[in-house]
Amino acid sequence: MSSPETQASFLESYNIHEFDIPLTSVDMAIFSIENNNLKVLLVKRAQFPSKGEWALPGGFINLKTDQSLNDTVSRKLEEKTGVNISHLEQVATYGNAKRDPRGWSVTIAYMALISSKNITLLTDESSEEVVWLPINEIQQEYQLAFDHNIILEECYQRLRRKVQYTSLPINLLPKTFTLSELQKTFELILGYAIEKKSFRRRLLAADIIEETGEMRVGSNRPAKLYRANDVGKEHLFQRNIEGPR
Amino acid sequence: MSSPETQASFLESYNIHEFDIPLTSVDMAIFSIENNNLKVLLVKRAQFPSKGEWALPGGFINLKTDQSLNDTVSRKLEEKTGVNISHLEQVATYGNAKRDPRGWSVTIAYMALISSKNITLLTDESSEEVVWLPINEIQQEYQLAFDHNIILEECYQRLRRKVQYTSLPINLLPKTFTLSELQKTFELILGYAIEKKSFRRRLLAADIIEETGEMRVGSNRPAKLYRANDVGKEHLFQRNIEGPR
DNA sequence: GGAATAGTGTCTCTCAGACACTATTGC
DNA sequence: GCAATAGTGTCTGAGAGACACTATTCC
Repeated sequence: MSSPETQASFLESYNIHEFDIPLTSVDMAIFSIENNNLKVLLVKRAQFPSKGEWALPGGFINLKTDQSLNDTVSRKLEEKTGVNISHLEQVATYGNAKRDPRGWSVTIAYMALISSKNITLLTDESSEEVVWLPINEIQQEYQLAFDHNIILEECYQRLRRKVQYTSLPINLLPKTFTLSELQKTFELILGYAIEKKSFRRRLLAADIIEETGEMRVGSNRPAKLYRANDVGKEHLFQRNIEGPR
Repeated sequence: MSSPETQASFLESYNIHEFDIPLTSVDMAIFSIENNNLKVLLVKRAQFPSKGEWALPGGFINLKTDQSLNDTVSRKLEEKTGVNISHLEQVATYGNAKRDPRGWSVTIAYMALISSKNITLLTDESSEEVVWLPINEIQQEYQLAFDHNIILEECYQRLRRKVQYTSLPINLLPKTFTLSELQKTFELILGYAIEKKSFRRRLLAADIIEETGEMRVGSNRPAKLYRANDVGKEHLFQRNIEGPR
């Protein structure tokens, strides 16, 4: 390449196709609660590479329509789930020469939480099947495409860790919920029971949820319904939940 | 593209140059302590775009020599500092159509901590000057190239937040250090004084540092020297440092 | 009344903050 | 002795865990 004297002339003579650059994509671990299980959305790949294998949903950036990575992720999320995202968070970026048979590739991994109601699953040309599977089942029995087992694991660990000091699980429930339902959700992710009184004290003292005035009428004593306020969906606590001593 | 029937034939006919893919780079915020200041390494760009502007060090992945993103970062780190990294952590990935005048670009940002001794600064063809500047000065007076002000800010916030519940600042000191020196380092990053007794109680109880047996002989009462043990460089505490009430 | 779930009272324990105190050096 | 820095003793307060208790529903 010559040595241009201004940025304008540099850009004019710049041709991206002269360079070797990696393939770049996004992938997502989308979590939801269903039947007292923490589930993750998987797609069966309809195209090469890894055609026919289960994988995390994701895909390439559309340089023409996407203005930012967030646009790419939102678009993909909408293609698969018909939108209902209450929390979206970038987790990590994976890049190396071997993870994709097409060559050097980079993928930016996101974790999304979606509330357990009103999910419609859609399919498109790149995935012939879309399913929700319990995280434990995937970990134990599924060989996902590319390095998606590793990516999923890291997203799951991030979720578990954040449950200890944030109010993130609120994003897995519908707009209104009871404290018992919320506690169940925390316990499901943490994998152990937490003490009822501590849990309620903590959540109520944080001033992040408020009573709706309504009650959930079930089979026994009715429970107060709450909703999250402005900061409720990602409040940071000063101390971790430690679990049973 | 046709519809190949096997992954092998798919790969054979696959040509990456048929697709529009973003430029992909890595950038680093390298932190160190010097003269009681938290400093960040900046380079003055020797080439277009943004020639002559200050920027975070970084660059493109070399698809031939780098096997992974970590290789890329380590290579860049070595080019600039001659290596001395005690902590390296991926912070976030930024990607959009506008951040680089060459077009859609993605950069993976890392934060590195290097211990305050034995730093040799090197220059290379892509940066004519390399300097350590106090973070506060950069924030207040420097317009960095691209979106590097934002990237640096996010790295700095990540560092500050982690100081509240990890032992990360150990990585900014030489192998051996006194508790007073360690406390100073915590305070420098947090921006406020912490209580001596609490600090020492916390660090000592965590069982992550051990006495070397040596003493630091200064101008007054000599202080015990400590070194970090295996987990010392990134221990997680259950409770945050909260600061003065 | 009994089963089931919601919700409370209250004790203990851990650990951070506060702050006054003692210890060891150089001058 | 004094100044300066290292290091301790000990109180308070916030908030987590434990666990027994009460409250309200359906049957």
